[in-house]
Amino acid sequence: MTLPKGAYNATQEEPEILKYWLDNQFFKPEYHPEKGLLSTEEMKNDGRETFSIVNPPPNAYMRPHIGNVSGYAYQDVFLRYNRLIGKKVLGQPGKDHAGIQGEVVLEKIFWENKKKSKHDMGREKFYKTSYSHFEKLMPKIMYDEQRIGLSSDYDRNLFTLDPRVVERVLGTFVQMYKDKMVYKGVRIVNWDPVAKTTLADIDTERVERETDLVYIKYPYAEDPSKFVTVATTRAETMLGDTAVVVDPKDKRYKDIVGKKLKLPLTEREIPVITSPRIEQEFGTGALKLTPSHAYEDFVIMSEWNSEAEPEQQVGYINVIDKDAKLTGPIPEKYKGLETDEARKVVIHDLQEQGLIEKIEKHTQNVVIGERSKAIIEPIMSSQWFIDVEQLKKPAIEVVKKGEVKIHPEYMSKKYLHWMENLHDWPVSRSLWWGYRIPVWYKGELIETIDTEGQVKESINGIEIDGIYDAVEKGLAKVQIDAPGQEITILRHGQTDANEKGIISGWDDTNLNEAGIKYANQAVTALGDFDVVITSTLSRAKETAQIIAKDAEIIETDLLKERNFGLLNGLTWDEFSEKYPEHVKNNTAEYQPELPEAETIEEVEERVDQLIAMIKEQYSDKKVLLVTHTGIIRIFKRKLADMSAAQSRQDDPENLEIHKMIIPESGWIQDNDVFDTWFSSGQWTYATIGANDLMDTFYPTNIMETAYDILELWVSRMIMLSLYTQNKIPFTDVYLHGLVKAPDGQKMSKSKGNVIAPEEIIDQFGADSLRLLYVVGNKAGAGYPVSYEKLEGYKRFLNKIWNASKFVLNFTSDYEETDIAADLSKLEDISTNELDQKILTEIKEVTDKVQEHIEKYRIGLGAELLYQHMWHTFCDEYIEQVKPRVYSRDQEGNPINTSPEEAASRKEAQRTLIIALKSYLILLHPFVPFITERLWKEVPKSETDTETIMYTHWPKTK
RNA sequence: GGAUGGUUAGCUCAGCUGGCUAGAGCAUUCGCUUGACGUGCGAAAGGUCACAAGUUCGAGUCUUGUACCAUCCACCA
Repeated sequence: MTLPKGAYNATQEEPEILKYWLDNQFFKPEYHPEKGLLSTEEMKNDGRETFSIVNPPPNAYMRPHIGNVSGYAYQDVFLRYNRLIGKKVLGQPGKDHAGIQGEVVLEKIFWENKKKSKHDMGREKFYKTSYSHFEKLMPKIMYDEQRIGLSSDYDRNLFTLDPRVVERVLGTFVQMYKDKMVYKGVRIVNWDPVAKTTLADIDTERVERETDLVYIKYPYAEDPSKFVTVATTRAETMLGDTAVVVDPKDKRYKDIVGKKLKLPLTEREIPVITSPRIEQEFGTGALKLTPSHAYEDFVIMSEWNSEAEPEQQVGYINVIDKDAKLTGPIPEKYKGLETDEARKVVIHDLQEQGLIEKIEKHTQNVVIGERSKAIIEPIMSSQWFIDVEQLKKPAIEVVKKGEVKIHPEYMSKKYLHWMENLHDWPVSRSLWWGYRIPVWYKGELIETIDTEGQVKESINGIEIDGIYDAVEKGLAKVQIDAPGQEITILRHGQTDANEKGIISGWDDTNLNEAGIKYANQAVTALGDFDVVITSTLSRAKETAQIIAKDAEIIETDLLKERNFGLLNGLTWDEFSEKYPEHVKNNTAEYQPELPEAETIEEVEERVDQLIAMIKEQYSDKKVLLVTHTGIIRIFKRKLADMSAAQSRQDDPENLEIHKMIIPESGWIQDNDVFDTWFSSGQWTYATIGANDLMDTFYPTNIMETAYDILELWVSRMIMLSLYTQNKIPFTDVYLHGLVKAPDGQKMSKSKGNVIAPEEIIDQFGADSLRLLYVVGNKAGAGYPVSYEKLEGYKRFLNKIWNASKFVLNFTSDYEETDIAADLSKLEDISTNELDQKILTEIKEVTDKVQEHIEKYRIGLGAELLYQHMWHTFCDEYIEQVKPRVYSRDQEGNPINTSPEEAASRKEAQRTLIIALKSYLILLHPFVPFITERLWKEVPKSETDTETIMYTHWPKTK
């Protein structure tokens, strides 16, 4: 017994235990309790049942707050419990690029640090700088996950913009295109006429301003003496009106519904239609419908059209262009006027015709650009949509049939309601940070408004009608890679030098055994090529010869590497200084023969020549290049832009195989990126797939996340997994509530009431924090942070600690190993009545806790354990058992020495040990740190493992 | 306006398929305690489970309605 005296010190013990787990790779599914660490292949084939959870990826732009990490506590309960019942378990962690929020945060950072906007930086630079910024933050966020005890396999951690993930996400879009599920449709966007860009809602803000509410008379077409009066703050948009809308229940307008009105100042006639969205009380109860320049109007139009007969449908007419000037099918005198000016002119003209009934003052919220402060013009723009009809039906079915179960159950009502009302999904976003849409145009895609006020797209002056038309005309391609020729580049075979991170391009010796093996592996991994281009150096040449088989081999000096510092961007002198060992041992004798080192620019030029050569001579061939690391770097720099798919790296045998595209000139990629949920929705199979574990761990078991993204995220994962994999992504959804601030308020950065996990962990320990998340809380319900409760849980940990100390103190002379946590035959443990009583209760508790966890009532399971261990085991049993286990009385004389007493003492000791071990195991999913720490001290049976993580759940049958 | 929850002790919340003489933590009051633990132990006090009606042998638990609160979504022409 080596437990230190005094109280349990969580903050000191926990980091050491975490290190112990990580060092021993216990979090990997490859860890096997008897055989140790298996290879991935062996793990896939071993017989253990599987269990997997994909951790919802936290935003990678900031450290999580105490609420953000709460989910990991629940996920970890499931992970650890399933390990204890003998399954092989995968927790799949990841980090999210966070689309819009990410871009906003990055823009802010770059602006503060460098006074540069993203436009100053340019798209490519912005993307790359952002990427490295995120990469730097990710390990810190990962540590936050580990510190709370989340036992996921961090070696398999993935970033959402990891090329392997990107490839899968974009591939889904390409597949949808082939299945005719994507289309371009018009949609209202926030257009900032000053910044000349589309803004996401989050990039806008609202300001109050006083404006005129103008009441305009629209005469009846049949009888100009009668009219309908509409109220508007944007009089000039009347030129784009396509209907007047009233409440269907409004008696005032009963007679005019379905008839036509004459639209003043124009020659057009517009119908009167109805919508339940209209409020009779506002204005005159009649709304002028301008679907092209008001979001609500657009929605009303869509709803009306989805119900109405074809001849009754209403359209939209765009009358404002991207300079906020009037355009479209309107009288000449208004064309080109800016909106503010146009409003005055329009009101003036209407007044002259006697069509203004009155003008009232009205306070209105206008939307302005957050940065430019310009008034946002809602305009029509062509956006990408996904037809959800085919997606939603199976996703509704699986929940209705219970193939995917949602906990708490009532949340499935929310899910079904959302799904049944789901409309086509607009997936494009005008951002730079994210997955750029894999559509390529032969020239710039121009959006214009034609004389009818309709949005039109053209490429190179040729009008296109949607993506399928554009592809047919040869003006667009939908594919992951840029149009061009794919080439494969393989690093030539050598193994000795690169361990130091150094290339050995000048090393002109022949292939060694490892090199030959490497080349042979490459043969199988790569397949056949038409042409293999290699440098004249013998190693590369030899590798190429083995791989080439029947292919034509081209040797060229262009591929030779003559800049030794390329890898690290060093000059020869810097290189020699940095790697003296390498220069001395490996290259000294060859150095005199080497041509002078080149500058990087010179090498780049040779790479350019090489690319030109391939284009010219082998453009229709399958080309493989065998070359050196430094040259590969140059290729990457030249060919891999932000379309991550182009720098894909595929390493089946730890070979360095790079697939790159030599782009065909003239193709321009679509400017937009995907809605974050389009990629997040694929996170389950994108991650498991990128780690090549689909056969073993898919579908996953539990998706544990916050209830507020059930509709946004969970629904998309279900739809997209069914579509791409033909499988559900998970069988169960567990939704936890949101952690609120101590005062019951929602925690948010803007309120300044966020609490960092460290703040709590330093004070109370991660185990206490986990108990706060779990004990007595039910799925879906929020709860405030309570320092009183944290204090209580800290005391509970201390209780566990001290009870263990008692057991260990008075059982140190118990030497037998019949002390497995096996409650199946209690009479084998003890015949004593008290012992039987506590053991029976522990047995019942074991079954109950198990049932609670398996039925997703983990709050009840934790609470039961807390109560029972403390108030039954500690307060009652230990007090009662004391006289039986003491070996000396108050004066120090030996007691409990008679044969009966000794036997009873032994039974008591065995009971104490088995009871304690059972509690530790049951508690482990909830408080992993302290239970692991105590497990180290506890006497073991033959079946016990060194770590508590992989020991056996107490046997009760 | 739509959807979904909540309303149980002074506070924060549990209560799974109806059996409850309604629980926990914290707070309150009284007492005890020196060989696991004062981060302890024992006990007390505290609730017509929002309100109303219904189903049932039996309702905190099921049904309907009302009131208030919360969250999400949609919007303010």
